[in-house]
Amino acid sequence: MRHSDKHEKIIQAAIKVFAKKGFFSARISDIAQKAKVADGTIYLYFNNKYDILITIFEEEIGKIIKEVKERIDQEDDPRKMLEIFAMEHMRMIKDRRNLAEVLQMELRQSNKFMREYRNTKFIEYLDIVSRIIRKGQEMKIFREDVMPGVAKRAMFGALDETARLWILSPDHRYTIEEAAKQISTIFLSGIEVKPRGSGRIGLDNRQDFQGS
Amino acid sequence: MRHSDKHEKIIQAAIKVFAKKGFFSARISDIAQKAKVADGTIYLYFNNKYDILITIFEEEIGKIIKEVKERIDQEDDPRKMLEIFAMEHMRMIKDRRNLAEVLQMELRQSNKFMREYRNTKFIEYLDIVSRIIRKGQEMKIFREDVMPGVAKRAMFGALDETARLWILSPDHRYTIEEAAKQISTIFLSGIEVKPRGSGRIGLDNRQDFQGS
DNA sequence: AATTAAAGAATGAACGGTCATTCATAAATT
DNA sequence: AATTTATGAATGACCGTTCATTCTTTAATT
Repeated sequence: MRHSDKHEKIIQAAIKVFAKKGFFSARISDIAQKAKVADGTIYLYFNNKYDILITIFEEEIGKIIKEVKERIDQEDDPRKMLEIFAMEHMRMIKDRRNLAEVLQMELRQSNKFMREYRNTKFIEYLDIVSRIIRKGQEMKIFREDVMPGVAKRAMFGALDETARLWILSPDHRYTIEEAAKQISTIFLSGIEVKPRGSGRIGLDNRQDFQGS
Repeated sequence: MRHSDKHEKIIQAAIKVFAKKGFFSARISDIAQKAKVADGTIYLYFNNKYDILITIFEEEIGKIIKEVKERIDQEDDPRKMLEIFAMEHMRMIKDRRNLAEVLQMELRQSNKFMREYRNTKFIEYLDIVSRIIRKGQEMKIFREDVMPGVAKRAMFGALDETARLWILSPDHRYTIEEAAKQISTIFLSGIEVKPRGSGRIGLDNRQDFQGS
């Protein structure tokens, strides 16, 4: 019997069950049932329940990073790259909805119950964005004062939250592609070097930055 | 003995415990201990564990909405309003870190185990943003083609994700105020009507701008 | 090629620990 | 002393994990 056969079956079942019930409410027996496998069999392939979740993080995000990177590396223009990132992220969520739900929820939760685990894959994914922004800055296309470390989180957060609520509400006022386009448009014209000095917002900046 | 006394004590204890352990890993006895109350006492004030969480959602978000609205209503310029929203949101997270952690995590998770519960308070909070954007559009300050329903999620997501990661990482490369400023700047110059036709992004823009 | 033995996979009932919740009792308040 | 409020030990459901047993595949022997 092929080893990987059941491994994959269990992972796919777990993604569905976790997506539906959340990690804590999901029972091993649910996963076993969906994978058409005995409860005990799961422990031949995974150490425990957490281990299944971590494996999902590692293996599945890994695949996504690979896909997105390949797609982005075909481009040279940072503006296009950012737009493609937005679109690919949203498409991924649409096509792999269950996985997206698991990642969105448990990624946030995971710090609480898996203290030791540092999700390097997720960091790697975010860094796709900051690298694009730095490239744009080197090319003098994006403003210098944009902090890549902030912008990457902002960009990701904007996409992910929009997608999350899109998944939740049954009546979609917008398509996921429209949302991707809107967000990348806002961000791009938000970080591009302006033709004139219009980048400053005409407001009283009472709040001083403490940072350097 | 004042009724509200213990009610409040339990809520405040629960916020701390939920923040630290997450809803599922938190034990009632933990909350009781922190509130200096017997386990059973909690059930005199709340129906069950979920009920505590829901009460946190309702009461605490309610307070926040009130504060933010009051602060924003002092302004007329939608640009300033958006900037204030960003700053207030971030300040709130800094000042009420435990509450912020609970909201960030459990808000996402909650759909899974509390099927029936619709978080109207959260929707109300988001709508502060869409209302600002609509106002800006009416005043011809913000672009017409920006969808308020998308932009509000994007704005909130950008702020919240940035704040989330700021909470997680101990070494802050940026202050929370810097992040707020960065994000509101990006969004503002992203949605403002451009002084000239520089809103065009050099990509296939099927969606035309209707604004002047 | 048929038979037997050994190894590897899979099973699912049973175990055991963990809490959320209850409730008989006690303390405080009126 | 009646009533309200609080206590915390006891209850019992729940479910992750284990493991004795069965089934399947592979290898060895006749």
